[in-house]
Amino acid sequence: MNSSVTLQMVCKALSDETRLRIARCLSRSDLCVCELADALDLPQSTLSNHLAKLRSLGIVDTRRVGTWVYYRLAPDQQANIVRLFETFDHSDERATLDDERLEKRLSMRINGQCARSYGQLSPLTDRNP
Amino acid sequence: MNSSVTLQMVCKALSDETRLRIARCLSRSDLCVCELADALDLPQSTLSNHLAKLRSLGIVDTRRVGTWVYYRLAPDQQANIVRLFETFDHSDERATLDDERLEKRLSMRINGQCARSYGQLSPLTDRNP
DNA sequence: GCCGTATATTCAAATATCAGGATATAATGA
DNA sequence: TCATTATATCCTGATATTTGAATATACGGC
Repeated sequence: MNSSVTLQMVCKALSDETRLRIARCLSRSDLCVCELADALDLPQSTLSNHLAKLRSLGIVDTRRVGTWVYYRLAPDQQANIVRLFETFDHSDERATLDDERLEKRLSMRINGQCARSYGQLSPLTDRNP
Repeated sequence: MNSSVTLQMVCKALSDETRLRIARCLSRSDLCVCELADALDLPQSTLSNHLAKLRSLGIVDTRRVGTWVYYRLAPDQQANIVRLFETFDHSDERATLDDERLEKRLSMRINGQCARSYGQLSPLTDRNP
């Protein structure tokens, strides 16, 4: 039923503020690492390290699209984790900033895919598959 | 609505195995420190330290009865925390042992109160108020 | 093959946490 | 008051975690 993700694993995953912010963003949308890095305003390696831990705990999983790797809440945990956010307080100033940056970043998507470097390429070239 | 106990605080509280075991026992019954120490088979100072942290996070509160201090899940958090245990896996061999020791310990209560040292006193003297 | 970009991993220093013995405090009864 | 008992606090070595720069890897395009 719960795929061996224990309460302790969930709590350990979300006891770190950065990972809690990650999970909160992922509860809104699947995201690639660079989108998360922009949303949380943290270095890529910091994000990648935390995402690796979340993945090893079974909280998130990934799908690769070209060079991008999209993270999402693991399907069998998503409902429970979303309910956590609904049950307990989690909104604060930092979360509001995360939301704003995330929304701005998501608005840069093209065809629903991350296109961070789009503006650096020759115009009208869609780098997404 | 949630009395300022944030999701991060709950997760931090329960990310430690000992505190998770404490919360699990408290979800069954209010308990004094010596009962918890017996149930979890840990030194009293270890319990007291973790209980202090749980209390500072607003997860538990206390009531004093003579020299005993009873801990319980904070009333405004109890339902949510119980639901956590229902939502996520938390039972393992250690939890089973905790249950057994806790039940044995609770059976030693007198008038519903802890009476650990009862057997060491002169017979038929009820030390509880 | 090479280059550029997104992501992962490695590593070290800083920091946080935990365990539990020793000790202090609080309450009760005599 | 003193003795006893339950609990709280203090302390420190051990351990775990976090951070982020440096580096490595994976992928696509050429």
